[in-house]
Amino acid sequence: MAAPVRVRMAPSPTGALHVGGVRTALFNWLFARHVGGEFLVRIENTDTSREVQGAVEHALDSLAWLGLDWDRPPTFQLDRIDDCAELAQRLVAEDRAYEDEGAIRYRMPDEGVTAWDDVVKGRIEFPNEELEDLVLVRSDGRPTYNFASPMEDVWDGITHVIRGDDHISNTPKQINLIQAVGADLPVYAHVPNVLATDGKKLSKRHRATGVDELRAAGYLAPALLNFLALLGWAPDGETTLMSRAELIERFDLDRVIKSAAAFDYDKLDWLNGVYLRALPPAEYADALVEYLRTLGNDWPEERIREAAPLVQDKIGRLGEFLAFAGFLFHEVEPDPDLLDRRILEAAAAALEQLEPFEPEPIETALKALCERLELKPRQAFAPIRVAVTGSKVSPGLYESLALLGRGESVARLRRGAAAAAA
RNA sequence: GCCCCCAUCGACUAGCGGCCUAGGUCACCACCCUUUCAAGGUGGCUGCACGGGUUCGAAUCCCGUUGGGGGCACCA
Repeated sequence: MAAPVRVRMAPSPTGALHVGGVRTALFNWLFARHVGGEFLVRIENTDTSREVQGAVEHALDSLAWLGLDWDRPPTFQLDRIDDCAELAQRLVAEDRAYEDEGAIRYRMPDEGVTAWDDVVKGRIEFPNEELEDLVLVRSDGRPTYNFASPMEDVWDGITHVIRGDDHISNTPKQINLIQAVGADLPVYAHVPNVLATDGKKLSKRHRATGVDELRAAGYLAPALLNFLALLGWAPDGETTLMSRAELIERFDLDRVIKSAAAFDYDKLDWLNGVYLRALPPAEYADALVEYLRTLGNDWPEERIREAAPLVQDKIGRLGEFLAFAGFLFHEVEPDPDLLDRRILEAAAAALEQLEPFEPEPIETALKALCERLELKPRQAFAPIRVAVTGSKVSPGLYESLALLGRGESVARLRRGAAAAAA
């Protein structure tokens, strides 16, 4: 009977969780869930000098938000410092390793090749003469990554190592170490990296790359997951929309692409919009309220819920709500050049006594106004929109006016009339 | 410099020797719809990096070139 599948993601606590790292985590998680295996989280913190305060909590929070749940409490590489030291001593006793200026080095083979069959890249071979004697334990006693990582994989019973392909050149070193302790080799799957749209390595210079930033911009976790899954993997040539369940159902390591993929924000925006529009109105309002709260926004919840239907079909990211519907929550400062005294005064007069003050009667009244003024709707509505919303772009005009209320709407129209440049 | 990986439209990809005059999605362009912006509908533009092989036949296999990426740490 084959050992149960167990995979892990192993972030180092040196900063916020990056989309590239999350994509790799996602592949691990999808694979584990697909085959009914376990997904573990291990913090690789052997380099204490680079550790960033709060990075661990931050990373776990991002994973949790995405719904990438782990099956055991996260472990810390540094906790195995004694096990590593003990093992290193054993290797020295066996003369497979030796001391060197206080550090312990492993004797890598000088001849032949170290090879493995990578699930995504195919067979990879490294000439052993390229491998230099690896430092296992630093002179201060801390194990190095290339020693601790493969040993932990052995101790934790990791069956599949799914990681970025920047680790390919580490793999032969780790394979030799694992063989040195007589353990079985895991299956390796080196997935391609995620690049920026310009083909360069993704970094802070290119827009948001941290999961926290994407979340703050108003992307939905399921949309982000869907998008990330498609970066380097596709179930076929047609399917683009997949729920979490479908992703799990269809994910297959064998279909992971070999080449690097660029992170396309336009496509993410489109996909997020699809998810946003597909949400039932009540859930959409919930998501919006929740989003604004995590942002620290204190606009009244009831008002947000009332505004939600006006924007659902219009915005692709929840973050756009602030600019798009902000006029419902605060005063506006319209550009005088875009206002028109005659139209605004007429509009104020037409709406002043309107009863009930609802979208349909408002539409009827404004259309009648257009005829009286002998103007096309697009001409007459422009200054009205600007006066009321402060912008040339807004949710539907009738709905916006109705929600704003007669008093405030008329007041803004009058103020606009007074401020009009011409 | 040495080692390793990669190479289909601007982007993500389908394709695993004939079904490909290369399909889908995003972006882009045009038109339609329309109170703005979106959304939606219709149509369109654009691609197998290059050069050699192998084969009756190559985007698909092999070799080379070029280009991109990663590594060569007491970083991960």
